[in-house]
Amino acid sequence: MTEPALMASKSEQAYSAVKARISDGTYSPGHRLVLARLAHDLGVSVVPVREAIRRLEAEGLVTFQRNIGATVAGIDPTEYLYTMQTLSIVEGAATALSAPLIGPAGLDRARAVNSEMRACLQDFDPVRFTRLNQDFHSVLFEHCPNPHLLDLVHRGWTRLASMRSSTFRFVPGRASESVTEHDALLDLIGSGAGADVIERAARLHRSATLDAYLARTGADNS
Amino acid sequence: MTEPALMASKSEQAYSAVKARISDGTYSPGHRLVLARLAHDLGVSVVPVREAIRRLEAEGLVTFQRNIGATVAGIDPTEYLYTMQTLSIVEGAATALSAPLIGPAGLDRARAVNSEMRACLQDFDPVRFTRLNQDFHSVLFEHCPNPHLLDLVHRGWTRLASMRSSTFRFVPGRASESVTEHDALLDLIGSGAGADVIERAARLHRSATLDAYLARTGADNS
DNA sequence: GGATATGAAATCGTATACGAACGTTAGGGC
DNA sequence: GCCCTAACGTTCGTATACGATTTCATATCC
Repeated sequence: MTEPALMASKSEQAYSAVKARISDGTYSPGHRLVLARLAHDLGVSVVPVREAIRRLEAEGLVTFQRNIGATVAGIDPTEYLYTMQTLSIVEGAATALSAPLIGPAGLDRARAVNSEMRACLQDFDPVRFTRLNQDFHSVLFEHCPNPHLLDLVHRGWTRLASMRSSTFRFVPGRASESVTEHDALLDLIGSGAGADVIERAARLHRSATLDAYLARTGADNS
Repeated sequence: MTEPALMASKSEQAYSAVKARISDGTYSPGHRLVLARLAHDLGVSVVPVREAIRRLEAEGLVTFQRNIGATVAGIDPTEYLYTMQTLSIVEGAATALSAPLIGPAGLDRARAVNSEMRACLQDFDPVRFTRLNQDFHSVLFEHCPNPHLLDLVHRGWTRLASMRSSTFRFVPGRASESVTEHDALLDLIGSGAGADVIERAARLHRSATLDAYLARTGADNS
């Protein structure tokens, strides 16, 4: 049996390729995405490319205007803030739902990942830190009973990642805060706290980074 | 200037048409959506139809399998429950964010709409009731500062509507509860309660209907 | 000189066509 | 009788082609 990954449709290829190029900054915000050019570059025709672009539009990674074309979505700071706020809400709820189902083994794994993250801080390895951060949330939400909610979390993540890659850098102070908050959250979950308390704590974590962001942009403007 | 509605692209037409037919029950869950047939029925070619179907897939209204085709998404009761739960979370947060910005005028308008809903209950007019319910939330979320969050609310709404239309009927008891809860929520907002209290209240409203749903399906099975 | 009309170039939107993948059914072998 | 295989029909996936729309540069008029 051939692997389904190799059998990916042209549309899927185009989607992944363009998404990757947006995420890694090859296509920076405002970059014009011309269907014919993309089709030529990717070695496919315009139809699958168009489908890919529309999907990316639905995810908020590109803006699309009828008869005009598509551009990589700009990073409106306000928009960024709203996305973070939304993510904090959804992630907080997902955490609260997942908490009672994690179990001691999962808790230990999450702690282990967080320890690695702490180590990354000293080695100053932002790429690895980001991947571990994703792993952490994977473990946390592994048993989340609500797949629909989880889907919203993932969408928020990819959107935020696409916004952050090009303009916002890795901020050691904020990352360090994250690790500390993660530990506190895990302790809270281990203590068998109620859903409300856990959700509040999970949200506060995100709010702290949001406040940090506001403080930073405020400092930039002064 | 011609109205943009008349200038809608074929793709948009197809999207609206299929969505409407799913919502009103013309295409019931499990119905096979054949691209060529739809294209013929709608008087367009398959390319825009395909795009419309993929958009509907992204919204969860249809399921799509590669090289197999699309079908109207089934109404897995569990899925329905998860969607409601997610909606309760998102709607609760949106309510909390909107509450401080509604103002006395908006509050009065919301109360007026809710009164109409109460009247509808006596006249037994489910269609009008549903529309007024949408109006109520429109007023409530009119000044919601987070458009991204609001988008999630709307997506949840349409998804729920598509699931409900075909199988779940209008339940007077639940509708009556809604109206009462709406009034309580508006009083709470008017009293200047904190965001946490309001969010909790808004969520409880949805939870009540969720419980009602569970009780009803439980009764059906016995 | 500035504003407006006009043309060409670029790009999108969609129809059509054909190849590929999947499900099904008929036929033959065990 | 059952299973395996092969041919068929159906439907999707994508390339290509062409019409529609927008944009930009140029020329013209006031």
